[in-house]
Amino acid sequence: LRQSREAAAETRERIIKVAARQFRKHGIGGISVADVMAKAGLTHGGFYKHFRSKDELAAEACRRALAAARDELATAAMAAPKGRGLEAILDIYLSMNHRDHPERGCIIAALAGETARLGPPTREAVAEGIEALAALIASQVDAGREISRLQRARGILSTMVGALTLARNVSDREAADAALRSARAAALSWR
Amino acid sequence: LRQSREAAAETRERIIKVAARQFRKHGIGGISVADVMAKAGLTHGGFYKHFRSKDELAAEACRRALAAARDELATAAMAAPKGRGLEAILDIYLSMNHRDHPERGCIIAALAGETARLGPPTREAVAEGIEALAALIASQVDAGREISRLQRARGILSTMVGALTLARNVSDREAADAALRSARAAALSWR
DNA sequence: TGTACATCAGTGAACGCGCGTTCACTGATGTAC
DNA sequence: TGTACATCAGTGAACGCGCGTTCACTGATGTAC
Repeated sequence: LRQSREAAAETRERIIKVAARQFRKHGIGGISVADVMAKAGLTHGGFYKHFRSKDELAAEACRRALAAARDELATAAMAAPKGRGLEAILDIYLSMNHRDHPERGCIIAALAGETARLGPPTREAVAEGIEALAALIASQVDAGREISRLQRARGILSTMVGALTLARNVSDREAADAALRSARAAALSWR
Repeated sequence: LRQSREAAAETRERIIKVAARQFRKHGIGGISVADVMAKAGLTHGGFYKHFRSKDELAAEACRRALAAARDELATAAMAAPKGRGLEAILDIYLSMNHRDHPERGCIIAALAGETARLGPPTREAVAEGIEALAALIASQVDAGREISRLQRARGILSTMVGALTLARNVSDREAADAALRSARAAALSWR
């Protein structure tokens, strides 16, 4: 049954949103096209009316997830008291909530190993997302030091992504919390 | 044809070694048991004479890869001039060579997203490897500051893992080099 | 030390299963007159 | 505004394929006497 153009566009959005979430939760290889479609309330056959391949969906989902992450962090940084933007970003990114819910979190920490092995469209989407995040952090970093703001921002972003990765891979909850706290202190000292 | 106990043990080692490499290169889900066995010069049927499942091999391969990484970095740190151990570690870990050859490098950066979703044996192997790496770094960090050596070591390890992850996910080679250099400076400043 | 038997590492065919993708079909939506 | 036709979003069966795992078999190795 044909849907209106508007309804079809909404469906496409819904598929991307579901995919972004499920990919982060199970890995791109860990969830099937049929599963994504079912979670979006559809049957699998219609998938190819919206995307040329699963890879194309992966690229789109990465793009979407990264833009959402940037927006969330940017909003938090704006809302923070002057000079406290980085704290606001770190409070969200290095939170236990973020560690425990990869499906709603940063796709770099959740899928970076996998995306590095995927095709150019996905890689480009991730690369652009990383640059955007680095730029956001650079805007929250003190000016006028010997090392450029963007360079320091890259170091901070590395620490953020790595800390979340480690926190999700240590079994001991204590050690995971420690990893997040240590990274927070490290990132702030580098501001 | 039955092999001698000694030969069989060597075969098992060879399978683990090949798997550790291929898993890092293609992801655990990205390479089949048959492919691993073929690369080890065997047919796939004999796999289950050595391992109960692919998951068991994954855990073993992670353990092996992490131990090798720790040994390599520890050796470099020992060989470095006094007080320069961390530089030696970072020179290896944050090198372009490491970025370009995940198959011979740190399994955390290559597979962390995936291992976080695997079963307890693999997770434990990774968790132990992380702790061992953190301990090694802690031994190369200045004593007697307000934040404990292990905490600082965790921050440094986060930065290392994150920087390698980012460097492998930005398309622009320039940006990748910058990520590694920035992380190096950040990690050293935190020593 | 020699012999008879049990063990088991390795082979290659086969298994069931889930995957990404294709296809014929349906019928509401969009368009041309 | 109404009508006839083309379009195409969504359905569900089917496709070929590769996967992890199992199995009957082989014959050299290990063991018991």
